[in-house]
Amino acid sequence: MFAEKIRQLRVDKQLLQRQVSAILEMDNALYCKIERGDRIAKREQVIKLAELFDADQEELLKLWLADKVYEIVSEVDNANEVLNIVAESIVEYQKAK
Amino acid sequence: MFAEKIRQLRVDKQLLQRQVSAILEMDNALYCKIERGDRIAKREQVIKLAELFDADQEELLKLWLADKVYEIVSEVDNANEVLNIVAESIVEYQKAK
DNA sequence: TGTATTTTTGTCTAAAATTGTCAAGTCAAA
DNA sequence: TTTGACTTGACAATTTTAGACAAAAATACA
Repeated sequence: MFAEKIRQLRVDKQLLQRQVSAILEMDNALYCKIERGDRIAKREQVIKLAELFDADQEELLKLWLADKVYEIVSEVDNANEVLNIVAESIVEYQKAK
Repeated sequence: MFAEKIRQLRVDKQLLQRQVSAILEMDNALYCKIERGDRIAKREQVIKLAELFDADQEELLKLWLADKVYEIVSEVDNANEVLNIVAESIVEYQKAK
């Protein structure tokens, strides 16, 4: 999700991985892995990428978080139930405010 | 979520933390932290707890996973959108099967 | 009250997980 | 076949976490 998105953004901007990683001051190979979903970017890096690509930061962060959540729930077959529990507990929390 | 649940189960069984941690072969203090939500249990420990308390293993694992997901999405205010993204990507995946 | 027991907290270390680096690899285009 | 972009795997560095221990706080209860 996040991975495909940043690749798409990069290609749209006609930038090379080398250029992106230079700007973000990270190793070429590391950026490559992030773009392929082998590695998870740090929050800070996500923000920098959004800036660099003139993309919606919120949107990109959502994809990034979605990846992390997916990693947790994908191991189970009733993933949706887990998501529902979380959704409800968020509602609870907001009520409490 | 998970924390309150295991506390409730333990109290219902009229067991002391000391007794539970002895059976699970873990430090007293560590179990205390898990029961208070300061620490996250390992999957294996969740399973043992379910057995010890005669509780539904699946159900307990769901709560445990829900906690982990909650930790990730709670940092953002549009958490539900993130959950929706994940839910959809799970649907996608199941289609692909 | 005072004493015993249970629970909680803080801190430290070892282990595990993650991140980043480097060198060598593939592949496509020129 | 050389060049540049991308990819991969193995390793080192760093960060995070689990668990151990001691001591404090809370609770029970004679």
